[in-house]
Amino acid sequence: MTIFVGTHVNKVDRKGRVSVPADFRALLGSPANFFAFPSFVHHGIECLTGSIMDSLSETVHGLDLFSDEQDNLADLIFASSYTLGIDGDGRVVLPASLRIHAGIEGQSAFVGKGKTFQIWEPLDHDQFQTQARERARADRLALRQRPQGSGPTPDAMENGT
Amino acid sequence: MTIFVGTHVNKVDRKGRVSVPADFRALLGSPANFFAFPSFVHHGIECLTGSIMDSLSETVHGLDLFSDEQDNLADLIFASSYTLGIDGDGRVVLPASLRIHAGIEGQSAFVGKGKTFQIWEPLDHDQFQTQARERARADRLALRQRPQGSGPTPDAMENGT
DNA sequence: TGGGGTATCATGGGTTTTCATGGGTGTCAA
DNA sequence: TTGACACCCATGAAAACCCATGATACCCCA
Repeated sequence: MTIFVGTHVNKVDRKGRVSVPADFRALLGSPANFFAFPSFVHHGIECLTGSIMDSLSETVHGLDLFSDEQDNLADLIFASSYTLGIDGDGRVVLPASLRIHAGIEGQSAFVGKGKTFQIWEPLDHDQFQTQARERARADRLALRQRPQGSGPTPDAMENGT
Repeated sequence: MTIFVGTHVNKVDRKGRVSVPADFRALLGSPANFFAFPSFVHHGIECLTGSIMDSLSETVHGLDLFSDEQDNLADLIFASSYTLGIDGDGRVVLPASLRIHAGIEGQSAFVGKGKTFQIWEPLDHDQFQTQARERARADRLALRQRPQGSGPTPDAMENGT
C-alpha cells in the first residue's frame, strides 16, 4: 500500500490521545511521526509525512525570498505545524490548539487523501464530503477525472450514499 | 495485460466475506489487494488496482496543493475508499458501508470493466445492464433514422474477448 | 469418444492474532 | 509540588488466518 485511503473514526480519550489507524502507521514507517497544522481553508487538520513536508518547503522557498506570499505561506504552514510522535501503542496526542481548530472532542476522523491525510471532527467531515459530492456533480471537470472509460450517461441512475 | 471481463456471481457469507473470482485474482497479482469505493453515479462499487490508484493519486496531487479542487477530488475518491485485502482462500470482506451502498446481502456480482471492475447486487446490475443496452440501442436507432422491428439480441458480456 | 481421476474453486466454520481503548506508573520541568 | 508527557500493561472486539468439504471443470488414458 502506498497511499492513505479511507475514513477511520477513533476515540479521543481524556488525555487527548487518539489511535492512528494501523494502515496509516504502516505507511508512515519508521520515524513514527508526522506533521500536522490547521488547514487554512476548512476545519480539518492537514497531516503530512516528513518527505512531503520537505518537498513542500522546497516549493515555498522557490518563491521570492522575503516576498509577502512566501512569508504568508511559511507562516501558515511551518509556524503553525506540530510534529506528532506516535507512541508504542500507535497513538498520538492532539495538541489543544489543533483540537480547538477542528472542534474535536470525543472522536476524531482520520481521512485518507492520497499522499496526505487529514484529521476532522467526524460530523464536520461528513458535511464537507457531502458538499464535495454536490460540487463534483455540478462540475464536469471533476467527473472527467474518473478512472472509468466511456461510461453510460451519468444522469440515468442517480443516487447518493 | 490486465483485463477484467465477465460477470461472476458469488455468495456473501455471514461474516461479509466473498470470493474474488479466480480470474480476477490472477490479474491482481502479488500485492493481493485492491481499492474499492462507492460509485458517484450508480449503486455499484468501483474497484481499482493499486497501480491505477497510484496514478490517480499522482493526477490529483498534480493539481494545486490545498486548492478546493484538489481537496474535493481527493476526498471523494480516497476518503471513501477501502483497501480490500484478499485472504489465503481468495476472499475479501466487504465493509458494511459498501454493502449498504450497493444493497448487497446474500450475493454479489463481480463485473469486469476492462482495466477495472465493479461489484453489484446481482439483480441491480441486471437492471442497470438492461437500461444501458436499451440506451445504446436507442442511440443507434436515432443515428440510423430507421425503424426496426425486433432488435438484435446482443449476447456479449458473458464471455472472454 | 467416453469414463475415471485430478486439480481448481467456492464456501462454511473454528482459531489465532491484531487492533483500539482504558487505566496506571514514572520522569522531567516549571 | 504539580502538571504535562512518555512509557507500560490489560482487555474486549474485530479482523486475519487456518483447515475441511462439496462441487465443478479439466485432463488423461483406454
